Amino acid sequence: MNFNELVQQFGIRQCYKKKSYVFSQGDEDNYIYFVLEGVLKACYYDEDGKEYIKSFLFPGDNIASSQALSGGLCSFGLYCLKETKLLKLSYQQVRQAADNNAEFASSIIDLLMSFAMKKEQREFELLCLSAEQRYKKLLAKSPDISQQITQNDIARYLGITPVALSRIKHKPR
Amino acid sequence: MNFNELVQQFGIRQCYKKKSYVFSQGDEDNYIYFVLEGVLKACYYDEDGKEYIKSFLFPGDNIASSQALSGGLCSFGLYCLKETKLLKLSYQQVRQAADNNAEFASSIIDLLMSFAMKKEQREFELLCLSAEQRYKKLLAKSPDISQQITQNDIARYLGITPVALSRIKHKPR
DNA sequence: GATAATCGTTAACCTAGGTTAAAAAAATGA
DNA sequence: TCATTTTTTTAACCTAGGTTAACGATTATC
Repeated sequence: MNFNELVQQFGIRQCYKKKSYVFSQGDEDNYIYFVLEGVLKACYYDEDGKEYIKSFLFPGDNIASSQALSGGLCSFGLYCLKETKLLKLSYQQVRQAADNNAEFASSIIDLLMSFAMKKEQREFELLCLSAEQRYKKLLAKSPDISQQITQNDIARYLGITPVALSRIKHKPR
Repeated sequence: MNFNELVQQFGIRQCYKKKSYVFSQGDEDNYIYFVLEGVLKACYYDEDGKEYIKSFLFPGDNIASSQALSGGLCSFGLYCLKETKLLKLSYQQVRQAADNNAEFASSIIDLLMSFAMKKEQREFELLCLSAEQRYKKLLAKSPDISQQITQNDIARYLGITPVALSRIKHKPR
C-alpha cells in the first residue's frame, strides 16, 4: 500500500466554512490534514488574546500539531480564511500502516523530512533576520500573498504588529 | 534490524577537539550525528560574521542539517565547545535501512517526530515570546545551563546581544 | 606565574518596533 | 445600494534591545 492508496482507503474528506476552526488551541486532535482547497492560518493566542501566526496553508500543504499527535494538546489552532476542503488521516492509522509497509513508511519519512526543512527555514528567519528582511523574503517567495492574506495577518506571521508592517511598506527608500 | 543494530553496524565513532568544527556552514554533509560526550553549538553566521545560535547539543542529543541531507548545503555549522565524541550515520544508509525494514523505519519516524516537536517549540518561543520570557523559560528547563555555556552564547541563542542579556539579568525586579 | 584573550557589566546614545488612537479606505452584508 | 465592519494608514509617544566603548573579572596559553 502506497501513500495514495492509504489516503484513498482511510482519508476522510471534510468541508469547512470560512471563519470556522478545524481545531482550536488546547484541543485533542490526532489527525494529519491535507489541504485540497481553500486557505487557512495556524495560529497561537496568548493569555491576552494576542494572535501570532505560525503559518498559512494553501492547497497541497499539510499540517498537524506534533504535540497533539504525541498525546498532548494542540499548541495552536487551525482557522479557515476561506471556505476550505481538507482530507484528514488518523495518525494512529498512519503509524500502523508505516509499521506494516516499508514503501508507505518511506513516504512518511519524506513527508517528515520536508516538514523538517520548512521548520529549519522558519527558525532561521525568526532567529537571524529582521522583520523587514523577513517581509522581503516572504514577498520574494510568494509575490501574490497580499491577494490572499490581509496585511494584518501577514504582520502577525512576521512577528510584528500591523502598524509596524505598514511603516515598513511605506518607509522612504 | 533495529535502530541500535544499525548504529552498531554502520555508526562511525569520531572524536573532536574543543573549538573544532564537525562541519561548517556551506559544507556538504550527509550524516546524522548523535552526541556521546561533550557539548556543541549549531550556529549561523551572516555576511557581517554575526553569529546566531540555533541550538546547543549535549550527550543524547542528535542533529543533522536537513537541507544538507536533502542534497543541499549545510545552512549552519556545528562547533565543539568542549572535547566531543560523536557517532555518525550516513543518511543514505539510514534511508536504505528504513526502506528494507519496517521496525527500523518506525524508529526513524519516532526520531523525526521528536525533532518536529522540538522545532515546533522553538518556533513558538521565537514567534510568541519576548527575549526575557525566552530566557526565563530556558533557565526553567535547564537550570544549570550557565555552568556549561557562556552568557555570550546564551544571548546569541536567545536572539539578543550579550549586552541585552546582561541587562535582563540585572534588571531591578 | 605572567600575559594575553575572552567574558560580563555598565553607561550613553540610537533605532526598530510596540501602543494607542483616530481617520481614511476597502470589504462585507442586508 | 447604503450601512456596517474590517483593514490600512498616520501620528505621537514609549520601550526593548542594538551599538560602541570602557573597565574589571575570568580563563587560557605560554
